[in-house]
Amino acid sequence: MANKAITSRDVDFAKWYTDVVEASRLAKYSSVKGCVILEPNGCELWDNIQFNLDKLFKETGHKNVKMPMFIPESLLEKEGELVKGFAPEVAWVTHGGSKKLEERLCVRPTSETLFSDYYSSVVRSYKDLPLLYNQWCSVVRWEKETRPFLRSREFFWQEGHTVHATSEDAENETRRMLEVYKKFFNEYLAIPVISGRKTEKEKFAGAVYTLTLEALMYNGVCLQSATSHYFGQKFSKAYDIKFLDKDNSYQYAYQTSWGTSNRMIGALIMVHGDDFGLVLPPKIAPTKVVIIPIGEVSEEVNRLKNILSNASISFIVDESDKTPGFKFASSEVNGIPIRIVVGKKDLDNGNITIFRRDTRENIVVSKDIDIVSKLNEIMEDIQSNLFLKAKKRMESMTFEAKCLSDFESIVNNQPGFIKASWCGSEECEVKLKNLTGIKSRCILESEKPNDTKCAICGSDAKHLVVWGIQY
RNA sequence: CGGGAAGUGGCUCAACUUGGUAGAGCACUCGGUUUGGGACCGAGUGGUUGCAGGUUCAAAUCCUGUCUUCCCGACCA
Repeated sequence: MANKAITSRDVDFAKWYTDVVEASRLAKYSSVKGCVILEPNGCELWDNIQFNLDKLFKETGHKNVKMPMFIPESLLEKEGELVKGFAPEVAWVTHGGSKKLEERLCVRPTSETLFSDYYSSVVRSYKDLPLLYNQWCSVVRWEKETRPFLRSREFFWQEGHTVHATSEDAENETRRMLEVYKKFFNEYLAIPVISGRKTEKEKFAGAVYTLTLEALMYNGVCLQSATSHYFGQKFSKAYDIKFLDKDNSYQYAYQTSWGTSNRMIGALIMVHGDDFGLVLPPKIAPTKVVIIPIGEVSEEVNRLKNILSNASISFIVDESDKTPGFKFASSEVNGIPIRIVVGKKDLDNGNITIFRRDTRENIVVSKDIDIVSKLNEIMEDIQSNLFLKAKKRMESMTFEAKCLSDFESIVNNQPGFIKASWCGSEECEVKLKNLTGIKSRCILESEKPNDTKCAICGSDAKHLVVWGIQY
């Protein structure tokens, strides 16, 4: 179960990452290239993420649906830009049983086409709108290079798809859902993010514009963490989603889509994890507390079990025949926020020991204190501590570039978020990427350029852009 | 898809250069002793060496092909 050798994250970050994935038993490579098996630890974590994020969707009036996993080729092709964007990485089904299909089916890489086709058949009147639907599913993209949780051929995600009567409503939805994601990242995953708009080059194929959340990993590499797209009428015109408006005229509807994936698990690992393994924020950890008994202490363990059960704090008791040291290490590699050690040594003094995973501190307390409020207090502290630590690091890794050589020296020294003014031309993006590997992350809409000139070409600046190296 | 590295019990590796019928540590099982930071002693289980083909009396070892994984690029959530 537990693994002694997790590579230090400062020695080899990529190796550390895969070591943590394996040692914490989140996922295991399967016999299908690019597809991992979510083991119980990983599945519980994903279920818990899903449960909490879904609650936020419900609170904002969304309903869940399940679409088919196959898309007929002709349906996929109706919207040209989307096809162009996804065609190279689509998996095709050509046979049903031994029979060759008359029209091949693509395994969904994303479901705009299916939703749009469906919407065209159900939207009749402005009174039907808006339709605010979401689905939790897996999608397939035939990636060439794969890494657990960050890039796999099949991945789990959610995709919201909405239809609105006016552009204003749809644009509000696009922004609103980005805020929902932001709340989830900040308050549940304890991951700080920057938000902004994707450049034309980086936006979703088929979108009018794409809003994005970008998170910064421990090693300074950026991770696109959630996106929210405004489609205008692009899909409604391609898929004929029309409704009869108040004035008895036909109008094409306005649409959005928004999504985030099991990449969030990768982000949790790379933002909070350390050389001892995973570190999970209490709000998202499936198991909040592990109780480790040492010696014959079943009376006290039973007492604690009752207290935690009554308080609905999810916990496990490690009653395996391993040594205490082994249990300590394995509870840490799994990222369990709190551990309670119950042993004779403490009990003789009327105490138990509480250990918090984030700071790795042992806190000896009397067993007679109000244990539930103590645990809740510590969990809240861990939650905010993780966020603040990550935020501080993000701030310390946010740099400014005024010219091309600034970019180069930043990336060679310590990569991170790089703020720089940009003229708005795609040539500059391409040039920067070819020279340094840096890509635009997002345009900061609320901030003015930090320089009047584009840091890449020197002509007049239009936007302040965050740049970085991405996963 | 280009460039590099590697595939030998569950894991890490040895044997390969010089072909002769696979070995260690960890893990696992059983018994015992232990228990406050990844325990100890003893006895066991487990491999047609990624797969396919070729050379040979004989292949983990040599040759060809193929698949997979990892790293670096290109592409992407």
